[in-house]
Amino acid sequence: MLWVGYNVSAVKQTTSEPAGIKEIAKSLGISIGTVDRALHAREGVSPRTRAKVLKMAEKLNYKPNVAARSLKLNRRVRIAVHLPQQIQSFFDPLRDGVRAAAAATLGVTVDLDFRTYPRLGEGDVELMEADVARHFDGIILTPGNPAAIGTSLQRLAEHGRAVVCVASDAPRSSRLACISVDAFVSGGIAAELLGMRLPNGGAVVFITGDLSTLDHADKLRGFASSLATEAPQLSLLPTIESHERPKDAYQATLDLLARKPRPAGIYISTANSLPVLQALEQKRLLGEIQVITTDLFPELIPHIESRKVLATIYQRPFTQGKVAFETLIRFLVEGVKPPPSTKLAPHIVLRSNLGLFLNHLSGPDESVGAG
Amino acid sequence: MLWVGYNVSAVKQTTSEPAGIKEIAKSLGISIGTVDRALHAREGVSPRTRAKVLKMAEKLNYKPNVAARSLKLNRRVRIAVHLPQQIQSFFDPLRDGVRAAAAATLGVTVDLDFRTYPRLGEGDVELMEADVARHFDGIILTPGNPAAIGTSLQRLAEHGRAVVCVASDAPRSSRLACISVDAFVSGGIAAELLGMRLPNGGAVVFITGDLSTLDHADKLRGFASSLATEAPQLSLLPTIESHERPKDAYQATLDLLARKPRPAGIYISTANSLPVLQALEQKRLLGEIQVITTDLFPELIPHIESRKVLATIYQRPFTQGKVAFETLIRFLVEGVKPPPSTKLAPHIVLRSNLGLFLNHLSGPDESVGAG
DNA sequence: TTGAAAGCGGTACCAA
DNA sequence: TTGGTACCGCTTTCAA
Repeated sequence: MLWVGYNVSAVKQTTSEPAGIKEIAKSLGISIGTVDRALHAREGVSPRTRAKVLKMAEKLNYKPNVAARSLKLNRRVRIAVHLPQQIQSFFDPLRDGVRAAAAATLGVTVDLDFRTYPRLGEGDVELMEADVARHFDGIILTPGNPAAIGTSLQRLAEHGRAVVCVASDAPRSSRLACISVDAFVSGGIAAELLGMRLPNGGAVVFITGDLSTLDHADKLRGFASSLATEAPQLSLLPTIESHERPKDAYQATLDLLARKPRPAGIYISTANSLPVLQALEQKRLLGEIQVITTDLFPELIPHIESRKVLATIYQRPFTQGKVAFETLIRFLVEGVKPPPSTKLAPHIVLRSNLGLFLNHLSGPDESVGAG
Repeated sequence: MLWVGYNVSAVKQTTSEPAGIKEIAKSLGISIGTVDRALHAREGVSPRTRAKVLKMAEKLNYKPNVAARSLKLNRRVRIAVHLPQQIQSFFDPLRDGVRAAAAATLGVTVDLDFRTYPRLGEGDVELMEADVARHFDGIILTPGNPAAIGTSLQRLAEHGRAVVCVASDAPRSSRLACISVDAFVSGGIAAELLGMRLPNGGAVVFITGDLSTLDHADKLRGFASSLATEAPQLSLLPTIESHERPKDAYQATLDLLARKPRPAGIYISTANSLPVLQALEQKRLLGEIQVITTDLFPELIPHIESRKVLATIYQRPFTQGKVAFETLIRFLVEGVKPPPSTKLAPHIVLRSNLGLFLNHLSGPDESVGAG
């Protein structure tokens, strides 16, 4: 802390000029070749020399120059991105986030290889198996069914590939890291908002894709848990699984509305909310029943604007893609080990802040994505 | 779009083996120096040669090697960061965001120079004036009083420095960009939440620092505007200005509570919310009256956990710092002109998602900051 | 207007 | 076990 003048202070951030391999060599009176060998624990260096070099590197604040390294090694970092064709409103901006982060990368040539399979849990394993032989250093993917994909992930790891999961996790697999929205919290938010809006009680229902997907199960846990504490006046009806099929979701909703008690609130935990809204509209219950949806896409906008949908929980796909890429590239280039799991905070989109998220739907935009 | 197999598709990002400057030179029988000059439109190349080179570059799919470029240029960017000592709960994480983004920067050596002055509008101009002579390429700062700081900004611009405003704007100044939370929307969110919680109507009050600060005025506009449309059952009492003085805020709240009608809801639009909460507590009205606060700091946590505070509108200082840095470095290194104003979406912090934001208070954490 | 060549900071190979 | 050096692709200076 360096004080300048009377009440004006300054803090200098940089510890010191980051040194290079050359400075280390000179200050020890040895050659840069030896320094290189010592730093990388290659064979042919005496332990004493190695120790000296490491200490000096520390002292001089040595920082390898990634540009020089990747130039010499002519290293192009190849990153594969395996994502489903389906749910474009979510995965397209996620891809944009990856692209944007890659474009902002200096000093390393990045090759992105986007690969697509039909839908979560359908074709993903096949694609991975087919691609094990391809040349890439790391991969970003969304595991559909963790159980089914586990062996493939294992194989990738054995082949030395760094795996970053995005949007959903494959726990206890050999993945390097996972970037996702906190699903438990997402469910909790939905419950809290419904509780706020339904002070006089009633029944609520949880509609999801498939409870075998970790993300969906976590949302249910968060929803139920938060209902119990934040909104004890609300009771939870049996969960509906649509298996991400619009027709199933539509029919299941009609069935639901025919039964008693009719729910006072609905939380749809996947992007597959339109069929549910259609069923509600058909039964003239849209606006009557409080609805919380997930994610944001053009068809949802008028429903939020007209207050037929109370809120949507936005999972920030662009940011997820961006962070996933940044995490992976840092590991590949600098060897920085990321935290095993990075949980983003979902955005609660209401009518009043809806506008902030709309420009994002058409193209990549840092303003919402990064924040 | 290249289709592989039956229902497994692939998109390859790279078209073919990208050529370098050397290949272009050889295939045209000229020197690499000329090729470089042509590609970058530098002076001293005949238009004919330039055209030839550009065509060949296109044909051979020329892609510059970013590693070689950044190695040769060995860029060193100096960035000054001028922020107040005050309101540490906000500006410390903002600094952390800048640091984190700088640490993640590849291929460029970044020198950060953190400079501190006592408080917004007090010592900021002096510090800038004192630092005009220092050597730096760009600066990140929070303009306190835009009017007072205008001339200094002008001078900085004339000296060729890129200025990025963060947290608050200095409109019509020569700043390059501004990163801030959308204040109008923040106010709108507060109104919408209060409307959700107070369906039976009542009066609400807006407590702020100083309406001459653009940010505060915008929040009021957003609050009033959203009340009218989202919560017409609520009426708006006269605004209270605390001028960021805790004692004033405390006394003004006591006065408010003594008057009729007593407000059913309060929105505090600055971080200076504790005195208000204390006054409420003293009058045994905490929990009775719905309160929305701004920002997040340790003392606020128990109030949210105990539901005495309905929600807080978190302005994401870490992310603001991160985005400000990313914006500035992109401009300095790649010459990319940013949008003049980037509005981040504030986070709505409720009881159910509070936990996600807490780790952030102690130290830098990408998980919330980047998302 | 153009060519030739020196280096940026590492890595890797060959000689000592 | 070490030192010396060529080279990765590009930018830039100096000479032609």
